[in-house]
Amino acid sequence: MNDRRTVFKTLRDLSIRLTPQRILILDILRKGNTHMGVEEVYSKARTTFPYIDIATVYRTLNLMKKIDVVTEVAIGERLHFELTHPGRKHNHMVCTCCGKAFNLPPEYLERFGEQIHRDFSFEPDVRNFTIKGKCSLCAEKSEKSDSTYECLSP
Amino acid sequence: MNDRRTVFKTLRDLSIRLTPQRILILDILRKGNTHMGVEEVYSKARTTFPYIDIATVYRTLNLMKKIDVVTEVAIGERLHFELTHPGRKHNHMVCTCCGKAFNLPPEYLERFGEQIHRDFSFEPDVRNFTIKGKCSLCAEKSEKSDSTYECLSP
DNA sequence: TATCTTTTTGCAACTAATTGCATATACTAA
DNA sequence: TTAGTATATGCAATTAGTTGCAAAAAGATA
Repeated sequence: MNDRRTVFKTLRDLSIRLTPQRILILDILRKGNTHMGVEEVYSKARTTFPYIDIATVYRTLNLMKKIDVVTEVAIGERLHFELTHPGRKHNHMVCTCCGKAFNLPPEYLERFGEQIHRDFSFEPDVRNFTIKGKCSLCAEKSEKSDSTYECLSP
Repeated sequence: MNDRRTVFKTLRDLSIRLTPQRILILDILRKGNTHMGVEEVYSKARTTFPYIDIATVYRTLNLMKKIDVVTEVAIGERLHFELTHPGRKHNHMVCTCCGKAFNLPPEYLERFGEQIHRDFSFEPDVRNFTIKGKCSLCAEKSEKSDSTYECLSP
């Protein structure tokens, strides 16, 4: 689980201080219930904490990412974050055309990572891996020259 | 091959203009013979073309990446590029501790990409994928608490 | 509770990379 | 070879994200 209590304990165990800013940011992600853009987190945070700085938001999110409390998702060159749910870990596939993100079960990258480790003794960190590509709908549209096809990166 | 002539033909076929700046940047990458940082390309370019702008360097490299003439390698948050050699394609594994880049035979990510495509109809673009992680030397050092162990991202 | 130490914050300055725009130039066709 | 047009360049401004630093605050200890 990733409820408040568990996360607080994780932070305390690592001597990471529980500041109101950090608690707020984590609560926002928890409520959001899916990946959120940094700007979105920032503006939501300011409604309850007007003097919070964007630097604090970035620092908090990067810190939480390092200790695996949040997961980063790169959507169209902009960073997004979501709470890491230990039992429901997954990676993301992001369509470079429509920008949509799809969940990828963790086994795919785990297996890949194990191969790399076995063959090269290189230890990949696949936790925050985001796979870029084209989703099935956009691929289909572009093949059929569907008039509703529009690509963010043409 | 990726000699001047072949690349020029590729560009002409795509109606991409052969400007002295573009030719120079590609020649620098060809001479470099491995991945180079943008700043390195820029400063080398300026010795023969003093008025070239860094924006032109970025624009050229991104354009060449899009048409697969160069490959991007993300080394420690800074972008590096190298000429794509059609017969010797590979991905990169970059150590987040020592910053070194290692070549990865293309089969690994190709296989991974095929699985994704088969199971989700998502078409990943793995050409410019860079795998972050810890190389065997750094992993060994950190386990043994070797005094020469230093990590760029501790 | 009061005091102390260490971490964190807000602010401002900075960095790598991108973009808008007017001018310059590569290519096309006559 | 020249004129015409679409594209590319240089410059300046902008953006997303990071960092240094003094002041503020969290947590430990007495």
